[in-house]
Amino acid sequence: MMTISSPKGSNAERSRITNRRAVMGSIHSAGIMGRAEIARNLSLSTQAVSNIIAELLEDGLLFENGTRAGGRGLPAVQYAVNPDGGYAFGIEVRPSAIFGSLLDMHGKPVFTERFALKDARPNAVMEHVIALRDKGLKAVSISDEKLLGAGIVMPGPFGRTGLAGQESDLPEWDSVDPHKLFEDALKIPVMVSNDANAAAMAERITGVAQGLSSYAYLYFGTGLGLGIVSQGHLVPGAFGNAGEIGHVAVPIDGQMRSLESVLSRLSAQRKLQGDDEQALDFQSIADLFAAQDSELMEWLDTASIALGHATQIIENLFDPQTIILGGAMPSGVLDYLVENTTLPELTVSNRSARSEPRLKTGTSDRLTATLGAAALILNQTYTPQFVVAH
Amino acid sequence: MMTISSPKGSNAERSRITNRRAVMGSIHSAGIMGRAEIARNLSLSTQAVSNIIAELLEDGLLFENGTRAGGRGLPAVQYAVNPDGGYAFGIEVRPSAIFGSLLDMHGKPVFTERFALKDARPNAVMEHVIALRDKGLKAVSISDEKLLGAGIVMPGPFGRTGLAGQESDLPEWDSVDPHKLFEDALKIPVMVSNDANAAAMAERITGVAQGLSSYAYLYFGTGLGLGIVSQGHLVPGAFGNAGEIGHVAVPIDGQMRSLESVLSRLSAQRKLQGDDEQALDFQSIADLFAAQDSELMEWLDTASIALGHATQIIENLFDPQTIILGGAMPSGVLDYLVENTTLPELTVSNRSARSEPRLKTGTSDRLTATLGAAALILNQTYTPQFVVAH
DNA sequence: ATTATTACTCAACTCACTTGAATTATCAAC
DNA sequence: GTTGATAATTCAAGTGAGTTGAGTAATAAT
Repeated sequence: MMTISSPKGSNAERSRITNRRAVMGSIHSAGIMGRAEIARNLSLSTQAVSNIIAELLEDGLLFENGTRAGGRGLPAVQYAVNPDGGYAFGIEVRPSAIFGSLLDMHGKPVFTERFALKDARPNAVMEHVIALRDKGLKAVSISDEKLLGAGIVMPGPFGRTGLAGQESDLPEWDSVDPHKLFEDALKIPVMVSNDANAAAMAERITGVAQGLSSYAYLYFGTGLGLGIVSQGHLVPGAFGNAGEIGHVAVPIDGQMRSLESVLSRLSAQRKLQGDDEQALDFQSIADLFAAQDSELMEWLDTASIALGHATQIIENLFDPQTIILGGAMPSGVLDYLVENTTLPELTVSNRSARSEPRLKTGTSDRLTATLGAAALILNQTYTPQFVVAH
Repeated sequence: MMTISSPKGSNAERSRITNRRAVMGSIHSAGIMGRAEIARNLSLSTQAVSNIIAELLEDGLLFENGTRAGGRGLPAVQYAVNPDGGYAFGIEVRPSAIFGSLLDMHGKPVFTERFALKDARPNAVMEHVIALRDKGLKAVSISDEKLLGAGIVMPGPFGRTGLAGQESDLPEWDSVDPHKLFEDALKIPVMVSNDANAAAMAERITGVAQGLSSYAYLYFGTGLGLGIVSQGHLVPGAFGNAGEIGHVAVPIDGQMRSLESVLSRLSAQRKLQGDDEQALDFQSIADLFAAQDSELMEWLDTASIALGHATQIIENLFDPQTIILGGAMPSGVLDYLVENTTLPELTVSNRSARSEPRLKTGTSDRLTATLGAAALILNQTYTPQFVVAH
């Protein structure tokens, strides 16, 4: 979904917003930085950066962090992001539960909570979301002016698509505009996205994608999603449904199967339990992996072949710096996949001069998407918005 | 390759550049437009737009185009893009020839030329490129101040990759930076890209992608390439090699084959002539298609199955508004593929409410990429640059 | 101690956009 | 026809935010 802003010209006010974000982004990614250094980095005058930093200090988003000599002249006063300067609210809506999180400016979770849902219709969800927000703010003693915005993760695909039976895991959400609904209810900036995109952003704010600008993120939820980041920005697709890689078919044992049917938590459950519908959770899989359970290892062999095919497709289509594996799958499993997957040779990424591995393990956590939801907002405060053409 | 600009803050001067491009872009896509209308479109004041338009008139990029009543108040003075206001130079470098083109501001080719290459090393190429430029400018009587920039299309993949034997169809280009080389030689802004990306941009400027912001373009060169446009901007990949879809494997008659081996001009040639190395050109294929040659029709059947698989992958990964087929393949063949391909059901694009078809024929021309090279430059003058993060 | 170097500030300046009032041309209503 | 509403445009003044250049301060190198 990912709000598509209409094209805008630039004026002084919008320039300042852009520059504030650019300054915050520079400091965030460097850790600490001096004014002159930032000015050079952004091709702005030091005076301009000085003014912006004064404003950001005033707003509590930055603080002074000593000086650094090292070179010749006057030692530069260093600045760092104040973790307590603002907070991002992340919400993940699933059919049977809502997850909420609050991240500080460093992307550190300061509050997380799960809320069982009996009624997943819009009004009921909205009520719980507001309750979650209030509870979170109270629990950590944050005043609501410090809330920068809310990121919402909802099950894609958005709108009615050809994925039969998957139009909407959430009842009565088909006809509403989630972005507007949440923004009206919460009265703060809102971004709506799917789990994989959100998780990809989380990795960019705090995880292994820091410093990367073009990468792909394979997200293990119940199924399998792909977050695509190009030049620091998500590739959302025309209708917000880019990255539905789970439905791509790959050859497994001579027949074409969807990636999701062999490379997802659900597929592992099926393999391990037959059609037993009882959910096999994160921890059970972790335990089985620790025990080197033979059925799980068999599943891993097949999954690894599928991952090889997925890698070939992703690399040839995106030429990313790296592909990150993460989500609700135990880290041992992710590591195993990264280590044991035979990488395809015929791709543009198979080059000798690489600074990043082709596959890499990211965050392993059941809450990856929930935290990612909040990361969407943090990313926004660290990244100048990009101009949407026509 | 696609020059990756370093992150920049915004100031008055850069705002003006952005706004000039936004104004040009609005008028270009609407055909004719009045000042107040543009101002609303871009969320700028009419006064600002007035000033910008005065400047653009001065520069000869726009002209007045009557007034439009229609509504109530004062009829708006309309403006249109002056086709003669500037020209874009497009160059396509292939191992055995260079193609040059000049496009006017409407994207209409006013000059095209082919130049056989005996020596494709950098210095020799550069010499011919300069000769081509001078010849073109002279042929159409254009002063060189009117040259807005040069777009260069070169065979990807860029840099050394794992695609054995394909590192570089061009001798001695491995170690040079084409962008710098061309910019130093031509002394105008330069953009370097691969054929598919360039062709995708051509379609956006003059072709069937006008008004689209997120789409994919399947380009038939010798092989098969994919241009990806997201929110009006190309997705170049980390090293400029995104879109190498030709190397993705799909199941054909029970075995995995690269898309390129069944869906490309080269594959058609192989089918039609065995291993006979004589080039089967555009026209011969058009003739065979007109005659409904049985071997060609057989090839088309296979190609169409491959296209179905490609569609499934592209749609699920990008969720584009549409997929355009174009390039150096006769239009009859393209149309046949569009009409006879069984579209995959399991994709996010298989939705009932669509304004665009899922597959669509684009420009069929041997020079698509050459014209696209120039379109890269036109696109730049019609689209505010996007902020590259970190 | 002196000098080069770099960071930073102050004050003046400039650019480009916004605002509000005045002007003009058209359509619609009487 | 005259009158009034409507919308585009311009003019002039105002404002926000960046740049520039001179001057000051703190450090390293000589």
